Amino acid sequence: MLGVEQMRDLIEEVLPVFEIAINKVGIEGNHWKSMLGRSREASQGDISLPCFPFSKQLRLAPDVIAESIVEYIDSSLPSIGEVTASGGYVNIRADIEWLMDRLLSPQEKQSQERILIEHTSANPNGPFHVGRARNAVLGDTFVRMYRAAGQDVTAEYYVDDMGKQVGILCWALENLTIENVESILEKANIETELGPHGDKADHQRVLWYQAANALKEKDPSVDAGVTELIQLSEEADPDVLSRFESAYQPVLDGMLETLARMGISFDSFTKESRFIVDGSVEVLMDSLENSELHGTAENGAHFLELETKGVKGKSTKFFYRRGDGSSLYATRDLAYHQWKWSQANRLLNILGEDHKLQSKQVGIALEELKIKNPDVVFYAFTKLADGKMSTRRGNVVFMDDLLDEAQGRALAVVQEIRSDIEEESLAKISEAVGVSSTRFNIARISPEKGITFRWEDALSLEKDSAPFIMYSHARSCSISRRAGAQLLPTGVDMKVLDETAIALIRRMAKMQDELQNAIQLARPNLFCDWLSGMAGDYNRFYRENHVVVGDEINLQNLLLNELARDHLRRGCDAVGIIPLEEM
RNA sequence: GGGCGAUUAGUGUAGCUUGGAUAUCACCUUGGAUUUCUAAUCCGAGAACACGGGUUCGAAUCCUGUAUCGCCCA
Repeated sequence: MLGVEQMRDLIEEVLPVFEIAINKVGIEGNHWKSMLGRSREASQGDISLPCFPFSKQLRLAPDVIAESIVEYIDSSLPSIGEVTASGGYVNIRADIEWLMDRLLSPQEKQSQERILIEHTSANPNGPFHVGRARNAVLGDTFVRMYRAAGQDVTAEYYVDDMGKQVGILCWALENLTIENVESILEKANIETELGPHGDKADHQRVLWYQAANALKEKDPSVDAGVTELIQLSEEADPDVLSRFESAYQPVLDGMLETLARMGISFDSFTKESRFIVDGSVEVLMDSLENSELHGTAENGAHFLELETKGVKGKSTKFFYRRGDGSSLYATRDLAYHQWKWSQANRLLNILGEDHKLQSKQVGIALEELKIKNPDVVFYAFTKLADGKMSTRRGNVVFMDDLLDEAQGRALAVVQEIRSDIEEESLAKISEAVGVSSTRFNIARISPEKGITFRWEDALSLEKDSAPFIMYSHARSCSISRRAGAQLLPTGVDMKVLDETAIALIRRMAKMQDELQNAIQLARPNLFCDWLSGMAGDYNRFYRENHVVVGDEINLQNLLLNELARDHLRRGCDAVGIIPLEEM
């Protein structure tokens, strides 16, 4: 059950009627068609047409024009509820019965696109931390929103299984004892005490990674050892790649466990080394030499000169092949994109803003190779109040600990409200509330805005957050249980609908429009807004309209309750909030 | 030094692509309702578009300059 974009359809239905009225009034051209859109002022109508631009042509005041357009509009269309003129606008309200009909008979939408969304793709060098969470939450929210819109989505994780981070980790595990690690980290002033998740490999092994980084500063032999490993990995040396894998795989598994706790999972994993092994990187490097942008540096390295392509600054060269003939990270990224296009007909990458330049360079190189560019969503960093997070320096908040804390705080709240409830459901509810709140607090912020991590904000259970929505959903479930199985009516009686019911119907009708809008603008926060508003509208409806009155069941209210329950549940699914049926 | 992005009540935020009505939702301060089918509720009041210039009948929204913050390049 997916539903349709009702407001978009309403505009389409109404367009011909407007055309007639507009002609009669004497307005020329078609410009007005693009101005007919969703009302900014929801209290006035669902869609509206501003008449200010016509006043010059017609030499009349906008409100006069609006009024005469309204005169000529044939409001007998079933979709039109009300047409009014106000303050120079023509406002149309959708007909409630029309909206209800469509809510009750949603049409399946066929998915035409296969979209591959690559997100998170964090280096497997330590536990998943809060700085990386934004990528995962945004990425997974996109995955969920596209699925809610009926599309065929693959969630993809690019595993950086070679190169520096993994090289250091591998070197450390092969060359340092636990005593080495502890003494190095103590001197470097990095915490060595393992927390409650100390049994996980990601938490254990990150100490080795940090120790090797600290040691590297003083001991040049570390660099030599690591560099040798990296070089071999870039030649796709099977022995080294397999040692690397032994080093990082348990760490990656630990990270994925954390992500799974947040409701985030992946459909496919692709290793960077794959593109060296299969030779595709080599082929790409050869064909880049035919590019007009191609150049060779003194040391024999190959690059593309991007100055003419709008890359500014001191370094306009995009190096894709070293002097010794080997490839670079970015080169493998090109091969990766080529491969991704074989898996889907749309690509979406979720990247931190620090990757903007790199992404642009890769984009130009892809163009040179006649490979389409992916769509990219950039997000600003999450930083700690005292600076950027860094796994290397040990300046991090681990996601495992944040989720524990979130669960703990949720538990305190739930215990206070529900003293009647048994331990087991208490734990389940608080975990769901903790995870949902953490996600929602990230998803509801516009991606390009920087976030400063503060415990109070991250764990806020205030009204403008997930629990408010979850509780609304649980409430609708409770009422549904109370009412029991009933034969629901197939429509509503307008005469007994109050304002809160009408607002609720309007809100539900806009779900798919809001979802599409959020997807198209790449702003999940817009859909989060709709969902918060939906919960609020449901609560107002609930206060005014009882379903169970004594022994009687009000079937119309039950129908609306059931619709609201369904919309809340689907909305929650689409943003990664867990829709509990009881809390 | 150059490039990109951000700046909205005491706080956190929405709206900005496509200029238009009373600038969103909360926290907060404050007044009230109801105690139900789950009160993690509902209704009301208070307070904001960084600063300057431009385009326009009309600018939070577009252009431009300045300041501050973040990211990147060197």
